[in-house]
Amino acid sequence: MLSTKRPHRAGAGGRTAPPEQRRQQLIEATIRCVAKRGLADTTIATVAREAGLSQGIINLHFRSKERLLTETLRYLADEYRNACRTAAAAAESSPVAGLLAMVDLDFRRGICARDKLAVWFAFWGERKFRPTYRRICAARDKSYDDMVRAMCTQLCQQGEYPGVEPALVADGLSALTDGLWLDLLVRPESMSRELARRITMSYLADVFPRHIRQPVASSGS
Amino acid sequence: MLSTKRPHRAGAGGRTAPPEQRRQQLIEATIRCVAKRGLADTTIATVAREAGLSQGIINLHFRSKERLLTETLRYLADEYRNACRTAAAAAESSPVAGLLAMVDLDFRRGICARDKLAVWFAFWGERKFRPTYRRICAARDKSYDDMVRAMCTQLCQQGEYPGVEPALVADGLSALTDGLWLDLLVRPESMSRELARRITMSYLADVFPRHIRQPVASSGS
Amino acid sequence: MLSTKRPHRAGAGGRTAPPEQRRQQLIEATIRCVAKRGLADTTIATVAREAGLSQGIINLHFRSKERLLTETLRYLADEYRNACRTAAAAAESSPVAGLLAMVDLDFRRGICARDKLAVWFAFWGERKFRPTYRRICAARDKSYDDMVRAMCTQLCQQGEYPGVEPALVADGLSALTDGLWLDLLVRPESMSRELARRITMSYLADVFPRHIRQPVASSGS
Amino acid sequence: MLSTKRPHRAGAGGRTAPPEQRRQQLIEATIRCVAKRGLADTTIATVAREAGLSQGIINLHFRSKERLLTETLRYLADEYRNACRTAAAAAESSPVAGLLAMVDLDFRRGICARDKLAVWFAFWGERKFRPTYRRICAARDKSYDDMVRAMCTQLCQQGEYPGVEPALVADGLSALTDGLWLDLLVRPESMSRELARRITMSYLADVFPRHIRQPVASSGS
DNA sequence: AATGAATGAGGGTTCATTCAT
DNA sequence: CATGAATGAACCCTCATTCAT
Repeated sequence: MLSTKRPHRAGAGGRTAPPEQRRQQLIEATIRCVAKRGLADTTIATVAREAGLSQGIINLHFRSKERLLTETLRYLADEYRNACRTAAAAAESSPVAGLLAMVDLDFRRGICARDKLAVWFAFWGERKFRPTYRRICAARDKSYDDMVRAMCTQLCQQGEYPGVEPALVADGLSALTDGLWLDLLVRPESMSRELARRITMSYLADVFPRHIRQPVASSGS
Repeated sequence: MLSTKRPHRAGAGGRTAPPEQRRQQLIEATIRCVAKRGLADTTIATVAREAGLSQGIINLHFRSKERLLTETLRYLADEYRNACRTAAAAAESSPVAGLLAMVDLDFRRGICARDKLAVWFAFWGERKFRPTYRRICAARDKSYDDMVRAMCTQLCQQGEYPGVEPALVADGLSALTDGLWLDLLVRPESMSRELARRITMSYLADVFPRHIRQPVASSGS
Repeated sequence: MLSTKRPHRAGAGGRTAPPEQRRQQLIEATIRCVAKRGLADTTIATVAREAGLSQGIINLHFRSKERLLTETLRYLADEYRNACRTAAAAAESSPVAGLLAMVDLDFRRGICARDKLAVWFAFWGERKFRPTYRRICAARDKSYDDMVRAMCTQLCQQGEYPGVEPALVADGLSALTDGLWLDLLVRPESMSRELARRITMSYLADVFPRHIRQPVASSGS
Repeated sequence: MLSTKRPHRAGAGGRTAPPEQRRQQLIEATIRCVAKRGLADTTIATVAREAGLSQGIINLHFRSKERLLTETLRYLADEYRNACRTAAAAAESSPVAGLLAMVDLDFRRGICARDKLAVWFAFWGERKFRPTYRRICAARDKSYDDMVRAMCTQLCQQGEYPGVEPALVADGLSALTDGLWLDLLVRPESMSRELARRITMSYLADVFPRHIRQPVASSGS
């Protein structure tokens, strides 16, 4: 009709918000929701409630629940890859600095927050069966692998580690990190980010003793 | 719920089998089903079809879908723990033999069959949110941890590895193994049981060089 | 129960009505449905169809079938108790007027409509076994009993009925009414509201001859 | 095969019993079961368990659950009608003796046992909707009505109750009895067989004062 | 005659999706 | 853009019935 349309009231929580902001808000609600109840118990209704919005909002902004989940996964993957890029910058000064930056990144608060880990593993459980998840995860993995492999290769090319196969080390480091993330998620009482970092550094020190020194226990142990 | 339930022509009263055998058959069908389609798409109907039986069979032998899943998880956990026990036997001759047996076990065909890995990770994704899953997984983990920790401690007690903290090594080994299992599941094109074993042995060789020798590449790489 | 639930083409997003109106509509559909087919054959599907709506509507507005039934029973009980209140008003002028008002009420078209009787007895059959039903029915009964007992007591207190025990009369009247309702329901060919009223009045006239006169047959018999 | 068939071991609880005895045993189990859990929660399994026999037994001896229920109802109806016959014998000496015998019967322990009342009302709730139930109940009712009506008619024919319509009294007595049964079932705390009998006798004394005397309170009240 | 494993139709419930407002 | 009532497919579960033993 001809009636004067009300202008959008901007601002969070308002009736109306810029689409991009709403999407972000919903993705964050999804992360909290999955972390709190698991993927199986995450419904459109619980996410909407978590976001303080109405049911219909999700199909409005994402076209389906599936898309919301996909976008959430992609958000985490992008975040991780962006963080990788700063490690890559460190690697330009030296491969060792790059490795240390990677380890730092992997156990930094923002990246391996419990909520995010929960989401990662929720998706990992389904990843084998959903091509879209698989693609996003594979891309993330590749960023990591390429980078770490390059660093290890460079370190080895300096000739001081004749017996070390860079690919093996990279795979090992990757697996170790994944395993430690899992521990952080499911056994928080016996694993901490600090401990995880020490274990990782210890591994690298074993492999590259001439470049990386064994860590010492921060407090007790 | 109240209803007297209309009579209807019912089933043909099928073949009969000992209950215990049926339960086993259904657990195996569940493993195949979860491995094939993921936990989210595993329904009572798909499991029954996989087993070649009717829908009702599951509620007959397990009391609910939830119980079927729980029993399936418990089955895998028990299988693993039983395998651990043979490794424990090996450990009696020497801690090194025990560690080698554990590594062998973890990447043996029967234990880390793709189907079973898929089921493990499907459950791991939910483990945080289901107390029953958590309990079963925790018991399995404890079996592993206790054993590996004991072996590492013994090795270190012989005094040859002054800088090594057994607990750290055990945690690292555990995490590494988990991470490699994950790779075996989600990236089968770049990870094999053989490669996983080499990576693990390489880790142990780094930590306990006086007892364990670096593996050599089986073929190329 | 775990499943992410496959997406599917869903409903046409039907007409909208105020929730309270929908609830009322569904309760009425339930009454018709129970009256038509009995409690045992009343399913969520039949009620929804009777209301001209979809299956899901019931779990949307009531949380379960059980709740729908409970609310339906409560609706009838409330209706009856409200009607009682008008009889109570009549009783203020005189206990006889109150008794007559109660009899009138009990066999008035709106209260003892066949549909409603059918529902009453359907629930009465289950009342012993469902605490919630029991509570609602007991509250309704109490309203009735308290009122009738008070009226009879007042009548007797005037001293003209030395041999009459008010409590006994009240219990008898209550039982008689229940029995007549039952007849109205299951033997409509030989019992009518009119006849039931005459039988009841005849009973009261026997007990309180000085206040209530024997009715005369309206037509033949 | 040719093997010597074991002879039937007779006796209750045995592996084998005369069919008629099994049927009786199952009907009794049904009564207990319905009384304990209501018709809605009475399943073939619960009845069989109550009887201490296996699931299949019911479809073996009755052809369906529906038949079991029908036979149970018929059993109760027959029992009642047989009891009526002894009242009929009493009526031969005098109609008053007959009426007293009927009242006695209706509130005798064996007839209005709580279990049986529960079953009666469970079926009454469904009676409108199941032709078979209706037929059985109607036959039982007719036995009662015919008899009571005849007695009242005879009493009135003696000319001492000019204002009394026998049919009305019979209907009233029938309704009162039904209503008291209902009270006995659902409000056992405030209704007893003794009280019910007094209320009924009081009713008859009001109607036929020249033949039946007002009862006096047995104990208190 | 008796058992109990097996069947499968039907019930209640959940929840992604649609759409009138 | 936003809401939330409405839909209906699919799920888990129950239970009368069948039949091999």
